Amino acid sequence: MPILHPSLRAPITAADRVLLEIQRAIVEGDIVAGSKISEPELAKRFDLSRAPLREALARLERCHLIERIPNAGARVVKLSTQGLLSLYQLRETLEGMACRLAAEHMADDEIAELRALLDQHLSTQRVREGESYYQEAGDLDFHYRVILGSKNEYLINILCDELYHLVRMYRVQLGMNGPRVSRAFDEHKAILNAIANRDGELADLLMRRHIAASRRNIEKQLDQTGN
Amino acid sequence: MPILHPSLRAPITAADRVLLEIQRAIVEGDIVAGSKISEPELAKRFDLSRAPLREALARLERCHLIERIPNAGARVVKLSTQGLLSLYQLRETLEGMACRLAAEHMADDEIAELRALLDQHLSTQRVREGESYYQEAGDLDFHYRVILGSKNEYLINILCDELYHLVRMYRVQLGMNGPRVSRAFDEHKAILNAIANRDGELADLLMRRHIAASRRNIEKQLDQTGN
DNA sequence: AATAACAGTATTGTCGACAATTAGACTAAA
DNA sequence: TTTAGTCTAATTGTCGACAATACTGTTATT
Repeated sequence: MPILHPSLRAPITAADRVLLEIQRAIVEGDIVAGSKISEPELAKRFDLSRAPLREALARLERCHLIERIPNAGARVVKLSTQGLLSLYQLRETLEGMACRLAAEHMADDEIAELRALLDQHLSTQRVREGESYYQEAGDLDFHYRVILGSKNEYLINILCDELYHLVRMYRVQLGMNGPRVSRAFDEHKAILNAIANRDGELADLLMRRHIAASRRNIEKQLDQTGN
Repeated sequence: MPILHPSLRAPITAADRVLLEIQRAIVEGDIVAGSKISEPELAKRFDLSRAPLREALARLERCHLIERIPNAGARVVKLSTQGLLSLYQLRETLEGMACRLAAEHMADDEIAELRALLDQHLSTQRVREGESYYQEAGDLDFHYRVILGSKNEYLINILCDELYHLVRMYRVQLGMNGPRVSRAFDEHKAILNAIANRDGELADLLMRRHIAASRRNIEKQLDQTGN
């Protein structure tokens, strides 16, 4: 049972609903990266007026999925090697920090739950190698809980609300499903142990390495598919 | 002559203008921290309709100056010791990172400009001890340039757009004008030297210390004024 | 007296239309 | 041919009104 962060609350308003739909569409590439966004077109497509749509666009800009220029319109963000590098560079620092804080602030039962989660993933993962979806979800769930464990509201907001979907977009559109799965599990386990031992410094280090490895993995994919 | 970041472009639309006004009002305490925000009232007060006002509110939420609850309304953020701690904790990590990257990526002439800026501040500062405004501005300008020097778009966005005004709000409303001025100058100088020497690790460390000192200074003020 | 249901009021969410601005096509001059 | 300018069309920004939801004070019931 996943923990609920405010950002994942049930969609209340029409703007909430359309936000989720457009978010998914952009992340999955259904709305092509780099393409222009037409407010009238989207309004017709999702059958609502421009008011809630613009509200949704404002939030999409907030999580870096679109870029808006006053009086000119919005474009879906374009994926680039530079952007990927900057994003993962930042993640290394931020999630490392989150890990260190988690080692200091997570309650014992939270750590126990996290361990249970990992075990469950490991067992569920009589790894049909193909099904990268669940691996992806499991990976994100682990990171998610560690971040929440930091208990720093601003840090949580940045990682879970602002950067989360962009990270997913890079992963999905670059076809992240390499053979890094089992190794990632080991790394998660090591990080968990560091947190359980209240060794923030080590947890920080391990998380940085973990993300750096993940970044190199994606970069490799990126090279293969053709720069 | 200050460098222009996208976030500081001239206000084009009515939403931009009212955003700046409300932002200032909140930061300066003109709109009291923790108070409720009434859309009709603000719309009347600034003489525009609710559409651009809501656009402005969306951006205010983005920089953590207000908190919105669906169907219930928005409140100005409440200042708290916990919030201050979380904010400065994050700044330590992020600006440390920015410093390290700046040491790697800043062009030589950018560094020269930064040095000129510091010298100018030092001379302009035949320190009328009272005028904390210019000291404040100078301090922010220095940090600002270092952050831009990191060349990491996401990092820049977070520090300059999302956290900047909240930091100012804490400083202003807690009356930051202590006797830390001259020491801050020395610290800036040391940081600059580390950057000029391309010593990212040292620059990181010094910036972290600098911000930690700044945080302790504010906390002291906070204790005196009454928890 | 305390609590629960209810009505009335005020606020937020959404809509359709209009105004302001920009992008693109076309024309005219160098 | 290129460039500058203009005009048209489309898009974004803004407005006022309506619908849906949440708050408040009252009433009724236990």
